[in-house]
Amino acid sequence: MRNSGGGILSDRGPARLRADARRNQERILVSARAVFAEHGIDAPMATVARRAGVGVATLYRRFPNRDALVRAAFAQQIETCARALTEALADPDPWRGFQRLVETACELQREEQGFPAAFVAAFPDSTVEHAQARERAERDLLTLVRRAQAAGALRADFHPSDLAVALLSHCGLVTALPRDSAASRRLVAYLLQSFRAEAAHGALPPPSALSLRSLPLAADSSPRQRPSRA
Amino acid sequence: MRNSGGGILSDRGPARLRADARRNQERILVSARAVFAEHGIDAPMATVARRAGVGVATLYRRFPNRDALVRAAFAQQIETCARALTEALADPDPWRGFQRLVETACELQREEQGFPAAFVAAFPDSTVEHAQARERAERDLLTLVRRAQAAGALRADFHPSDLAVALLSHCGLVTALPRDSAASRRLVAYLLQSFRAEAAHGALPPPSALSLRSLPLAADSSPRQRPSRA
DNA sequence: TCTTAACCGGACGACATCGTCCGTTGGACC
DNA sequence: GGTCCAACGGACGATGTCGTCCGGTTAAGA
Repeated sequence: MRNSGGGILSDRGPARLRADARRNQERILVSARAVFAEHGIDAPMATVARRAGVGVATLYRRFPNRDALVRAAFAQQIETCARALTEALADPDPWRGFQRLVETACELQREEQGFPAAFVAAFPDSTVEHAQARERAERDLLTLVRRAQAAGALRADFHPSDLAVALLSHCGLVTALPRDSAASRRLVAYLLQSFRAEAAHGALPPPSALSLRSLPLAADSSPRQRPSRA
Repeated sequence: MRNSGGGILSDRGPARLRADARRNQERILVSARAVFAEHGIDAPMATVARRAGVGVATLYRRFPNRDALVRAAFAQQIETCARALTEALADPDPWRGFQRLVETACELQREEQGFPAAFVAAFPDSTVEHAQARERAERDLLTLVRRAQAAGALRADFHPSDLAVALLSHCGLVTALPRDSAASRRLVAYLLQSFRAEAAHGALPPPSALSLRSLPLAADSSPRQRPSRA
C-alpha cells in the first residue's frame, strides 16, 4: 500500500518503478489505446494484457480497475485537448480559434474511437486538481464562444452547450462508423457552417441544460453511468 | 417444428397461438421496448422477462435470441419510419417533406433510445421481402433528395449519405443523453439549417461512401457487428 | 366434465469476465 | 557473484448472463 498515489498516472514522477515495471506500464498503455479503439471501451482487460505481452495481474497491479486504465490511457489525449483549447484562445481570429478547436477535438475522436466513449462513460470520480482544470476549461470555452460572437462570426443564438451537443453527436458518429472519416469530416463541416452567423435563418429551439463538464475538453466529466447492462 | 416461420413477427397471422401465449407475447414486446429504452439494447433478457411477468423460457420460446426480440419489438417503429417516408414523398412541398422525415426519424430515436441502437447493431440477416422494402426505401429517399434539390431548397452539394450521417450522429447523441430532448432538437435544427440551400457557404469535404441501407428508415441494415466486447 | 397437448416458469449447466492470490523470476544494489 | 524484494504471470473463485430442460399447469375442444 506504500505505492498508493503514485504510478497510476505517469505524470507524478517515476515513483521509483523498476525498469521492467516501467516498460510494462508503457506497453499496457499502448495496448489499451489500440484495443479500446478496436473493440470499444468494454473490451476485456485480459485482451489488453495479452496484447501487451503481460499477465492480467500486472495490469491490475498498475491500474486497479478499468476506469483507471482508461483514464491513464487517454491522459495524453486530454492533454492534447487542453492544449488545443489554449491555442484556440490565443488565436487572434476568434472564429478560426473556435473552428480549429472543434476540428481538433473531432479529429482526436476520429483517430481513437475509444477516446470519446471513454469520456462519456468513465469518469465518476474527480480529484481537486481535475476539478480545477475542468473549471478553467469551462471558463476558457465560454470566453472563446463570447469572443467569436462579439466578432460577429459565431451566431448570436449559439449556446455553449451546443458545443457539447456537437461533440457528443460526432462522438456517436465515429463510434458507429469507426472507419469512415469522410462521414466525420462531413458532419463537422455541416455543423461549423450552421454555427456561422450567416447561417442563422429562423429561430432555434431552446438550448440544452447540458453542462460543459461532460465534454472531453475538460479533464473531468459529470458522473454519467456507462450505457451498460441493467 | 410445425410452428417455424410463425409467431416471431406478429404480422403473419395468428398462427394458432393459444390465448395466454398470445397475451404473453404482447406483454413481452411491451416490456422489451421499455427495458431496451431504459437500459439499452444489451439489457439482460431476464430483465425483460421479469418485467413482462413471464419466465425466461417463455421469452426464449417466442423469440429464439436477442436479435429476434429486438427485431420484433421495433417492428412497429420500422413501420412508422416507412410510413413517414411515404408521407414525405407525398408532400407537395419537397423541402417540407424532407424536413418532416428527418424530424420524425429523430423523434422516434428520441422517444425510444433502444430503437437507434437496435438498428445499428441487430440485423445481420435479411429476408427477400426485407431486401425489397429496403431497396424501395433507398429509391424513395433518393427521389426525395433530388426533388428537394430541384426545388432549390436543399443545397446542391447535399449527398444522400449525409442523411445517414445526420441520423447516425443524432442516434449517438440520444444514446449518450437519453433524457435530454432539448439537445436532440437543437442538433436537428442545426443540421436542417445547414442542409438548406441558403446555408451553403464554401465547399464541403467529399461525402461518405456510406450506403443508405444502414439507415433505420429501411427495413434492413448492412451487417454491422454490434460494438460489443472482443 | 374430461382429455390432452400446448404452454408456463424456475432451476440448471455452460460460458465469459472480473479482480485476487500466491509461488516464481529476475532487476537493483552491495 | 550474491542477496533481497519488487514485480511477474497463471490459476482461481466469484459473479452475471445466456439459452435449455423438465415437471407442473391450463386453455381448448369433445
